[in-house]
Amino acid sequence: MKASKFYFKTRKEVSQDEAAISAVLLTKANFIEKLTSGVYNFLPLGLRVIRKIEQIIREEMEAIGGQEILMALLNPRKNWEQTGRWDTFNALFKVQSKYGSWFALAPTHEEVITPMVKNFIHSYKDLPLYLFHISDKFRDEPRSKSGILRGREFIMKDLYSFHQDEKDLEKYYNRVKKAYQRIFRRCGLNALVVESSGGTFSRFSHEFQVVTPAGEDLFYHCRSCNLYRNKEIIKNTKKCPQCGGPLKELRGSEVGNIFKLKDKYSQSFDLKFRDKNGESKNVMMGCYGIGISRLLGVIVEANHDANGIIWPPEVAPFEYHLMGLLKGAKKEDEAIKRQVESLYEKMLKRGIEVFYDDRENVSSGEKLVEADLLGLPYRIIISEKSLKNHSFELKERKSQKVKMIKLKDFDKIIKGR
RNA sequence: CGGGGUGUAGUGCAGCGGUCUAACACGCAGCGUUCGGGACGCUGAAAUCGUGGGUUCAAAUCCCACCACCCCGACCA
Repeated sequence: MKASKFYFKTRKEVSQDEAAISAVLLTKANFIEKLTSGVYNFLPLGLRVIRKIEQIIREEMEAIGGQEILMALLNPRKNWEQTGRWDTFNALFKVQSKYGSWFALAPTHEEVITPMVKNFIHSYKDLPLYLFHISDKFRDEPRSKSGILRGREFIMKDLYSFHQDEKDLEKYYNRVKKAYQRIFRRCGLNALVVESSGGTFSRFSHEFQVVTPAGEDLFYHCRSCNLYRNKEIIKNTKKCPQCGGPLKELRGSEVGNIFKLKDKYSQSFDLKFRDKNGESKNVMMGCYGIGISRLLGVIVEANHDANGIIWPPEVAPFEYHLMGLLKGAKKEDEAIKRQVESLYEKMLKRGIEVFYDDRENVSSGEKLVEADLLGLPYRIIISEKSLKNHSFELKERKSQKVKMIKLKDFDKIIKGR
């Protein structure tokens, strides 16, 4: 991609109102743009990262048998009344058609998927079943905050599993837990698995927490027995409930959660199956969420420095940032431009994701500063200096380490992902 | 939903009853010089001061209402 044609304009300043560093950097670097409180537009750079995260999630969901579906966001009131959540779900967005009927904007999808699979699940032979869905979610938050970390409209992946019995649910629950750890690792995050309260329908559930000062959740860690547990379920204690050791309080942002729903929603919608003995039983369910747009923010919270973002390679919008630094002397500049163009063409041909800053009216200093702000993993520079040595400069964003590499070795070194 | 705060060119902000014909910086347009860490000079365009009402000889500035945004708390499948 050539920068001169690309929809992005970085900003030097953002409102001092914005407290979350992820929102500041993503706005300055033009990945996202706020429409209104808790509602954001994703610009080309931001969307590329979202797509990368989604791709990782798709791969890991499919690896544990998940099949992707896309459910409707406009939900009839009836479904939400059937579970009682039309009145009890605090953050439910309700909209009325001008012809009178009411709808919910989906904040989660149990109310849609459970009646949906009734048309599929009749027998134990139809189980287990794993379906996942990636789309926007709506929650009428009383207070959205921290930019993209807690919004009223956000992107989420949810996976729903259907089982014959609790034992099978338990088994799959643990597989999902492992898949989630792989997902977050691939996103460049160290996500801690924290025991949490499952609300009214499950005694235990787990959330995946990334430690950051911008997070909203408090949880405890016991060093001696390695317990992680949400503060919500440990009341008035400074000692580990498991081994008596001292507890350390941590603050984090919840990037994912997994719940054993058991038969709560099967009961509401009368989702049953015949077992081997011809007996009718409730289907056991699990649900598993990942906040994708929140992940975008948390990745930045966890990966930045004073100059900007430092994208973990697998989720970077592009892998390479390519530029030529002009000298002002016509002859040399022509040579530099020719060399950069040829590298760009070569990288494109080989399918390498490269962001080429070909803008002619932008100074070298500005290009360099912007490169750090955007935070692509590697920067390739051609300059008068490098050309004299028949070389190019390769710099890693994360370590700031620079290598001069001979142009003839380009193909050996630059391989793409 | 309680408490606190803020709304002024595209962006970030100054001004807080008369000196406002609303300042500064960034950005934008034009011309020229630049080009290894957000270059410089000159010229120029761009604001019915969030909305509505009120007080006053006079309102961006004071008062009331509404709207929007931010922060703390409550809330958070």
